[in-house]
Amino acid sequence: MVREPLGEEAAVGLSRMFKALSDPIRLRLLSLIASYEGGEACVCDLTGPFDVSQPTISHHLKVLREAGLVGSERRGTWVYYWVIPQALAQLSALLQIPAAPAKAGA
Amino acid sequence: MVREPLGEEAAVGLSRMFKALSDPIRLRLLSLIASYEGGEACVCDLTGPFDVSQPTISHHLKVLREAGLVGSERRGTWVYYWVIPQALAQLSALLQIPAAPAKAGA
DNA sequence: CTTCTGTATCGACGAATGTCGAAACAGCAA
DNA sequence: TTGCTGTTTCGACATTCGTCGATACAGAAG
Repeated sequence: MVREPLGEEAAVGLSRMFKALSDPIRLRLLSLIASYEGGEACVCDLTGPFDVSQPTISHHLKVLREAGLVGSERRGTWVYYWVIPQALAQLSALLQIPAAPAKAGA
Repeated sequence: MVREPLGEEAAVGLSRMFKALSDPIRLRLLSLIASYEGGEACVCDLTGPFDVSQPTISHHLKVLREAGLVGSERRGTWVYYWVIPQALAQLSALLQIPAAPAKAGA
């Protein structure tokens, strides 16, 4: 982020992940999944805490999944979601700014 | 993010910042500003690298500013923008996930 | 088979977003 | 003053997004 100006392709990919985080419900969904024991949660646990309909939650989970932030698997009747740590780590590292800001010129 | 499920208010505030990062041009703008010497850049330096019009760049800068990710100041003829490190640090910390994921239950 | 529950997809709607050209504003220089 | 350059704001437009109800799909149980 700071060391060099971030190419166009990279920016497109990263912005897709950030876009997945740009909704309050998706942010809370991600946090809810991450905070569950074992790092995964059943969809049935994720619909209760929100004021929106079940299809809407399903839609948000799909957005998170297509952004590569979570994975999912059906086990019998229920579908489980888990966080993909590498994806979050990539974004976290990108936002890490040294205290003394700059280095490279234009 | 992992330790407890992230309240509704907090999620709204954080999602606003992530939304500002959800566009490739804004991501590159931020990176471009951060990578400039002194950590700040003139708008005149920021319009060249992009294929969009200058008003569009101005609009994206406004979005970044209103999200609290950058600050700006007019100095004579030119307007300068700089990154606000605390804002990025907050997001970066939120995305920091321990290697062994979970702890808290539902 | 049928039925029931959990989850995903579909189609539609209003609201928000990214983009542009045109116009307005800010500061400097004649 | 007038003019010039850098930047922002204003309308307008097509596209995308979040949401819903209705429907379809998946698996387990009668």
